[in-house]
Amino acid sequence: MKNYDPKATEAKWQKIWQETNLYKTPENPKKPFYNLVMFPYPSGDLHVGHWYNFAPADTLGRFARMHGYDVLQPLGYDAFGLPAENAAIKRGIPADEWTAKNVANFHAQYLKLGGMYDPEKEINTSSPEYYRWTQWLFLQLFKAGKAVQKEAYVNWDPVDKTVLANEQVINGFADRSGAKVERKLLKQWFFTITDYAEELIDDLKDLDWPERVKQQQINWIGKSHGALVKFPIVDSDKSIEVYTTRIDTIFSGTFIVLAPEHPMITQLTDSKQKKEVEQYIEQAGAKTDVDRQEAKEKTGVFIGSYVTNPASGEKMPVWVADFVLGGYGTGAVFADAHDERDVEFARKYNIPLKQSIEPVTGTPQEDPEFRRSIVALVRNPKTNEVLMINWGKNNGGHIFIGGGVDENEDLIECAKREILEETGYSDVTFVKQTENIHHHYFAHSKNVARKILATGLLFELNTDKQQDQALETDEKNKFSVEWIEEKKAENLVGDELHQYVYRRLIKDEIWSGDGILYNSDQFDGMESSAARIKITDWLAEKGLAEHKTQYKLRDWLISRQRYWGAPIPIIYCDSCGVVPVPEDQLPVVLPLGQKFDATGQSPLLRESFTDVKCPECNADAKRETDTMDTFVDSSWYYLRYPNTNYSKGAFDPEAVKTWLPVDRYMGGIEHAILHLLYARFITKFLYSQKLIDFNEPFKKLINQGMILGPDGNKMSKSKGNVIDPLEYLEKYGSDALRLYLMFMGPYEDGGPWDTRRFEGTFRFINKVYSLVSESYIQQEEDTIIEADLETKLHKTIKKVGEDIGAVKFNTAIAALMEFVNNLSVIKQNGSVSGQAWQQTIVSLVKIMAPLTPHLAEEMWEELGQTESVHLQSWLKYDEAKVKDDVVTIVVQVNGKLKAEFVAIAGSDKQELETMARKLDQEKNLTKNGEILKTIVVPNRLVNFVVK
RNA sequence: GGGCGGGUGGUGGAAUUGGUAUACACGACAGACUUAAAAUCUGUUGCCUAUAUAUGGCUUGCGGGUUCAAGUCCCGCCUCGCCCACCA
Repeated sequence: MKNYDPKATEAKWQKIWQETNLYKTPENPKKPFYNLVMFPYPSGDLHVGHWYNFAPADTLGRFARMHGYDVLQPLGYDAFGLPAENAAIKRGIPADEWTAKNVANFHAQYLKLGGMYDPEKEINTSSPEYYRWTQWLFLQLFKAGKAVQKEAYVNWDPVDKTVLANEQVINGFADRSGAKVERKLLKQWFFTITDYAEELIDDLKDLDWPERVKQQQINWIGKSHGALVKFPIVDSDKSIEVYTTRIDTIFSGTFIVLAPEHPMITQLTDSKQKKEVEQYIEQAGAKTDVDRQEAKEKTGVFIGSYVTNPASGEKMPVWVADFVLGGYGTGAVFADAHDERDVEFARKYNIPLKQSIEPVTGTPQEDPEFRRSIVALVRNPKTNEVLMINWGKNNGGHIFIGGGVDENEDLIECAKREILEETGYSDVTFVKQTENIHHHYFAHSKNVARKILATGLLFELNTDKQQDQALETDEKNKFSVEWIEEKKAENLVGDELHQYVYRRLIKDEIWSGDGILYNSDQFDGMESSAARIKITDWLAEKGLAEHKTQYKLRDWLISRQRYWGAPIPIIYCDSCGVVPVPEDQLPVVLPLGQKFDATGQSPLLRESFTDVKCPECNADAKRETDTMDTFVDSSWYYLRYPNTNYSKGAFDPEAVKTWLPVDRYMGGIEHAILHLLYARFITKFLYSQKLIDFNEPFKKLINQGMILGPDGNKMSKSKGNVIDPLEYLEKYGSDALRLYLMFMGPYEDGGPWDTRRFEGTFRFINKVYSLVSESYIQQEEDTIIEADLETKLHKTIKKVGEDIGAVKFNTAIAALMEFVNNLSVIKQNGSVSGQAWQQTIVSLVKIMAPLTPHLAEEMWEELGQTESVHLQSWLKYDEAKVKDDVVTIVVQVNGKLKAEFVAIAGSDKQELETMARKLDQEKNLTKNGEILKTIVVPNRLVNFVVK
């Protein structure tokens, strides 16, 4: 048997492909297809995740190419960033040198992947030809007023000594260094991404992206509708503004809480409270967001002043507490008994609370799902009063109201039926005194219903059959419903009963959902969602409120107090102020070859960089010493690929018009928010400047899953479960690695690495190789097998093609394996003609070209072909040949499989039924039962319905 | 608390969108080749009852329902994973 030598073969073809420039991107594409992979940070060695990203993407690129597309499939390096700088500090190697070394290494390893690689289409964000245009982008934003300087509390990473964007803070820790983030007040540059919040949400709907990524972006932007409400300050003409989404609860608002950063605290603080308040604010100021979140108990201080509730007119004390966020809304909230946080705080400091929302709403008889949702029913045996508790998942956990039941005979019937069904009782005597059913009590969730039950007032209908049967034997419990605490409730009827249960319910619970208003003057009885509009309108007339849409999204802080990034092209002049560097003076060059001292201070702080002349007045001026967040670099790189040498602008407008937007973008889910949101923002900005003619950069997004260590955990050095792809590459080659990664499971899922399975995939490669390269000996030619082989080939072409197109590599490869297994048998028996064999093998190699490019090319050559297999077209299957001539028909009796027979494909129902009946007569499948009905599904089954 | 996605053999996973559940692969077992092992090849492999047979029974987290027919649709429950979260 001929052995396949992956190492030598792959090296051979990689060299040839390179020399013949096989993968050169066409200059004037007829059918352009932009196949983009998220460019990597060149960290040194490629890890498995890189392979999982690049290799399947390359398969898709090759597949598109075989379908006649002109494919742009570039590779670049997101080469600025902290690791290089940290290495420079730690090891005394200049960051640029370290980066260049890593890029070279990464590049060399990437070539071993054997992907479609075009050296022309390579970019490096740390090269002056690139960051020149990153700086240009900054200036465009600056000119448009979208790059602004603001003093703000920022997330300070004490380890990396830099500011981080909110997006880079994970649970209060820096995403890169892992350091606990501190708070610092600094003047920083921001991009006003919030100006695009609405568009960034709206335009998602037209994108072919995974739903969860869209949802994550929507959540991150965090749009909410609410109201801005003014609470007039007592003995002052000023007022405190509060943003709330729950203005329906305003009548129960009893106090106001301000964030420690709130600008009005100083002027509102009473002199008696001053010391305490100042102390508290200082304490809070030292705390980071993490400290705040981790605090087990809420803390706060009364500042000594009062405001008036604009709705109820009541006097409300003003507190300061750090559980209120300074950066969201107005940094002030009003508090009442309908918010868990407020209640917790109020209870701790003994602040009075009020309620104004009751958790009941809706009418059950209007709801078609009502009948399905009765769960408990109680009856007071003394008064025969019945109370029903109901919950259901319908309408996303809606609440149903009582009332109106007395008149509705049908509803009672419904309930009766339901109880019967629910319990399995055969002869329940239902309490028929319908006039005594006073209230349905509908809890909005099972938990709430349980809590009602837990009050001990009610008895739960047990759906466990065994228990019900036990109950049934007990004459006393015949109705299965009973008051448990009769004494407590026996004298209560009607509304009193209702309120009694309700009070028991909310004694320890906080109702934070929607409901019916009470204690709310003219709005009593109104439902929450309606009340929100009415109350806002009512207060708006008095100038005390307005409707307001609010976002959680903050402006993008792009300043970094680091060296290894694109310098912000700004000059500070004493007389001219903030002066942008003129575009023709770009790039602001980053000094290279810099060595750091132990303090890690940026070389950009040195005079040789900072001291410049003002471009406007030529006076002595200072450069901005901050660099840009590396996410700025990656927010526009896809625009540069089509023409990487373009020197007249950031991107070549003609080439961009040809290739963009990106047809398919592949990368990790970890970029669901950061990178993808920033790139969309920048695209929208450039679109608004009329520099490009599309407003979304990536039409289709595919997220690959994560490859885990063999133990099922995330790969990490500390766990010692890291798989080094180079090891496998050396031994088994790139094709095997690629094929395994694609075969292991659905691409979006990832999963644990399994070396044994990997070897199985390599076995397949060897099997195919010997199948193709070892000579075929025809023995007895069988025309039926030959025809069948043709059918199988066409089926395989169809299945593999469709599956690759749908990014279902695993099933595509399974189909291919199945086909190869068939071929093995045929070869062993030599049952088809030599010519038929040869044709099939040629097709097989083409099918495999996108999946195992080196192996396919090698076999292609061995088959005597002279032009690369990667220049061939994908095979067209013949729809007529995909269909089988004969099909297996299944015979079922009452849906159970009993027998099968073979029939000519396309036989009509009559024929199939006749054949099935004949089979029944022979084998008595129906056991002499009477056939009531026969269901025939052509080409599939015959089902006899018997007895 | 909010959002998203899962639960199918010993394992990774298939299943034409309601029509033969367990494709393909891994592993395991048996056999061939070998002094032996590895590699390779061949066969068996969902579970139960059984010496065996199959025209036997059961099976897609659990319990119901719709249907001639349910992994797939509906209702309820259990459970796992990921992401976000004092956002008022």
